[in-house]
Amino acid sequence: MPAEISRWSPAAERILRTAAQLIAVRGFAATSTRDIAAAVGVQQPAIYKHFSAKDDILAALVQLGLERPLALADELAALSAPAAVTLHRWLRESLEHLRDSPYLLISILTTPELQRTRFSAEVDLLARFDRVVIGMVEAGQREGDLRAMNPVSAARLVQALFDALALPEIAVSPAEIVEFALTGLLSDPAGLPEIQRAADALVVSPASP
Amino acid sequence: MPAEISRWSPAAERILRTAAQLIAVRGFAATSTRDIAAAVGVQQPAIYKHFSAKDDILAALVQLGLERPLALADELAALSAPAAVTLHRWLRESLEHLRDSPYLLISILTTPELQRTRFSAEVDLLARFDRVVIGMVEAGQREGDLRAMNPVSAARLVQALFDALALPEIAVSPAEIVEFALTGLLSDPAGLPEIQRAADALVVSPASP
DNA sequence: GTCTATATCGGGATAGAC
DNA sequence: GTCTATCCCGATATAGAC
Repeated sequence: MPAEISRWSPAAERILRTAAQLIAVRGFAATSTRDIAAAVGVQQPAIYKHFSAKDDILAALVQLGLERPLALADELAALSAPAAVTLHRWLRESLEHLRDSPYLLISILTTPELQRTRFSAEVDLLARFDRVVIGMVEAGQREGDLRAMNPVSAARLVQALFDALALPEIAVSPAEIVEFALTGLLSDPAGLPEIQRAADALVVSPASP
Repeated sequence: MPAEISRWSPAAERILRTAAQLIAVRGFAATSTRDIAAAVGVQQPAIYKHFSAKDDILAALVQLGLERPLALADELAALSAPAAVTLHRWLRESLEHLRDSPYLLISILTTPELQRTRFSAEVDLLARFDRVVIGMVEAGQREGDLRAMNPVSAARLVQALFDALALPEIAVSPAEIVEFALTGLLSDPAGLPEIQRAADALVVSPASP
């Protein structure tokens, strides 16, 4: 399942980028379709030629944010590298994906509006995301590289760190987040440099343009 | 500045508790005053006898969430214990405060709606909260207990971990969060048990009923 | 595919009786 | 201090011309 940016027309993409910026600051409910249209430079009904409902914009943003990390997890799992190494690489690339996507911020992926039934498909994606992290932590613990702790708690803590990327200024870099996360997870934090080298050496398909 | 729950009438307190539950799940904008009133068991205008605007409810919740941690930070600063010890105690009690307050969840304290100018006083409280964490990290680094890293990044990472307390199920305990945070911050994670004992031994005024 | 005009609805807030 | 009734506004979404 590729599912990349190119599936959107240039006009739809401009709407998505603009909407994401506004939503990240004000929240989804507080961002009106008029706000989005004004920021794009069109009248409000023009939005509806590209998205048949405001909710569809949020759904598209969540999908754009999660599909790359989920696909990357599948790819990394096939490499059968140590789980701690896989986790390191996956974290770094997932964080970079969110940082570099001008229309994506973690706050959008975790906004409470997603609880509504309209967004059950997107909640499913978030659940898959959760399982990916839990699975990597469990594997790393079995292999002995990650210290013993509740793997569900560990996965929650790692995911919570994604929020450090958030607005206003993106002060925390992906590298800092990965370092902090793995320092908290590893049985022997002194082994981090070696794990990082191995993670950087893994070969996966490149991120989309 | 005590500023405790008792400043609210029982009816107002029921509104706050109910509103917080709904807001935590659906978000502030998606929670109507009718929703809150229905959950409380009254008609919608009855809310306005206790709060003159819906925004006042959110402001009250933010204040209830932050005042205890801010007051505790002042108290701990006066003890002149090592900063790593102070940070440990402050983190644990602040997390427990949020966990135990039935109407408080970190997602409410970080909702994007707070960006509106109406909530500048509450944003100021959040900024003080931020400075408290940064200050403790910087002091701990000067004293050598915390490892060298950008203190602003470190503070962001620690605050991001607060989100691990969030809904749906509160799977991550304050103790787990504190352990993870300090493991990531300490120069020598092996010293954590000793710091924890010292933190537990600090004497501060008890949390409110 | 963008415009103007507009239908429709839900939500915040107020008035005034009890 | 809670009720019913209501005002008013802003927001989503649609209709139809260009």
